[in-house]
Amino acid sequence: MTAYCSFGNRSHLSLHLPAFANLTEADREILDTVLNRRVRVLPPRHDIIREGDRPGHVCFILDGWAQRYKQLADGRRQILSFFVAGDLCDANVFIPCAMDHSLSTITQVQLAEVAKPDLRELAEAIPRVGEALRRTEQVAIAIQREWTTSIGQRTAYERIAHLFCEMFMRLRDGGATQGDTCDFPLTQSDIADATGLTQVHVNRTIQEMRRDGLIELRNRQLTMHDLDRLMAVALFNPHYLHLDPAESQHQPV
Amino acid sequence: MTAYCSFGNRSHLSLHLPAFANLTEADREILDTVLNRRVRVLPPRHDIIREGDRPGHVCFILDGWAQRYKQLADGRRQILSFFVAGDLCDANVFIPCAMDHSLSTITQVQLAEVAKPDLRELAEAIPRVGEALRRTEQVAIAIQREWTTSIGQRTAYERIAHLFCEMFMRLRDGGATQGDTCDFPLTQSDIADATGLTQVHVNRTIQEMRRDGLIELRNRQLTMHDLDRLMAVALFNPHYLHLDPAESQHQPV
DNA sequence: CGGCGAGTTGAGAGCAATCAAACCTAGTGG
DNA sequence: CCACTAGGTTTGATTGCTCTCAACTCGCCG
Repeated sequence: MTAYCSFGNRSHLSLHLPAFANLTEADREILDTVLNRRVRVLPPRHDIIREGDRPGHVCFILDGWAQRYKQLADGRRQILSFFVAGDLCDANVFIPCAMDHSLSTITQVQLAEVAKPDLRELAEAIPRVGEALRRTEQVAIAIQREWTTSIGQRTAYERIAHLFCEMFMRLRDGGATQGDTCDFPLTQSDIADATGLTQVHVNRTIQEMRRDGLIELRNRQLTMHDLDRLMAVALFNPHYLHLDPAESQHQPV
Repeated sequence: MTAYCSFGNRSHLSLHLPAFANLTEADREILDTVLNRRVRVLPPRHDIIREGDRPGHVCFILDGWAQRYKQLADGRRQILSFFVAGDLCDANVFIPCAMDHSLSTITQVQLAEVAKPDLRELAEAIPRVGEALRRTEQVAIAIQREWTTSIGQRTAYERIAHLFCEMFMRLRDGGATQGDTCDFPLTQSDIADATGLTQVHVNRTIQEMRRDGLIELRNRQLTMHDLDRLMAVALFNPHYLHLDPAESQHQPV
């Protein structure tokens, strides 16, 4: 089920991580080396880490989509976040403790496993790497807060619109969009589990969104016909994603 | 509105922080000194930090209840977490960036403001303090995930029951319970904003919970008549709180 | 006494869930 | 080449949990 391999053509992976934008060439090469040490390819819908595990490594998503989810005792499932290329799953490098949730792939995923001690060393040796890790983690937390807000306060229509906006912005930031289109491999059931809705209601809501001329979603391809209007109806404020690389300087609130 | 003072009778504050349980006496005294450097008392329902701010310090709650919340453009409000004595608000010591949410008091709050550089130094000088900070932060994130799950998957009854369980366990861990009773200063509107329900529905749901003999909530006092049963109906799994001090060793899953 | 915050109650409406079935498409195997 | 299957999407009918709006109670305080 699992393949280990090394990809010569994936040099400068870290170039794709906006968080690492201001590393030197030399630093970037060290980082790439560490990331290439152990690369795996996992099939779709496959567990990466299960609740209760105590993984000794963290995972960088190199390609594909993955998810973090939590299951209640009676089977109800909540997706807590999605991971795409460039994302770090669980940057908790310092505190070893049992996972209180699970990670699994959505599509086929290519990921780099980095031993926690290695990453810790790296973070200490290259301060900018440590900073990048912490920033990545802060963004993940901010996203989690926004999801709580979304599920707690937004309507079904707004929630789904918000999810579309967030994923599109994140993908665009990682250079994974083509114009107003991007890959979007989630099923309507996935969207339902992420937004706290039922699959049937997600279906009807997306149809409505299509009729409103906001988006198109077919064959795992999402097209944003009117991003501005979608952001408006979603009450989407991109601030929480901290995408602006120069954010430390100015702040548009 | 704000009073600065020093409390001689609050020595060994850090004793109350389970996270700091395994510090030496000497370390604890240093920590106490830092925490006592700048102590404020804020009135109820008062902003501590507003969205957009770039605070140069973090806040330790010494006494009282506070909350983290987020407001949508149209005024809808989601409470993201509650803070009680011993909690650290926003342990983001390393990455300076604008707040994407706000903090405010619920009751009168006594808090210690610690300059981020000071805390950073302290964390580097005393490894255990750094570890405690990271652990505290990890718990906060785990709670956030659980809240997302709660709002997304649990019914109104289960959500409120879950909140009661969580706060009771956290308070008990901090030594702030008396038997099966604890202070519980949240109004029904607060509970509504935290659970994504309306105040009216919270009212009816709590009445039902009372009729079921599970809890009593009067005069800001919460009594758990049957904690086990409440945990069961809430599908409450305390694991995510990482309260077990020896958790690093064994794991009951 | 008046006003305010918090809690309670009632009636009605609506958003989203549930249950069930049909459809569609791609992949499989005979 | 075509049934057959499975996963995903769509549709319809119905139910119900939760919201909305509104009024009323109670205790407290200036």
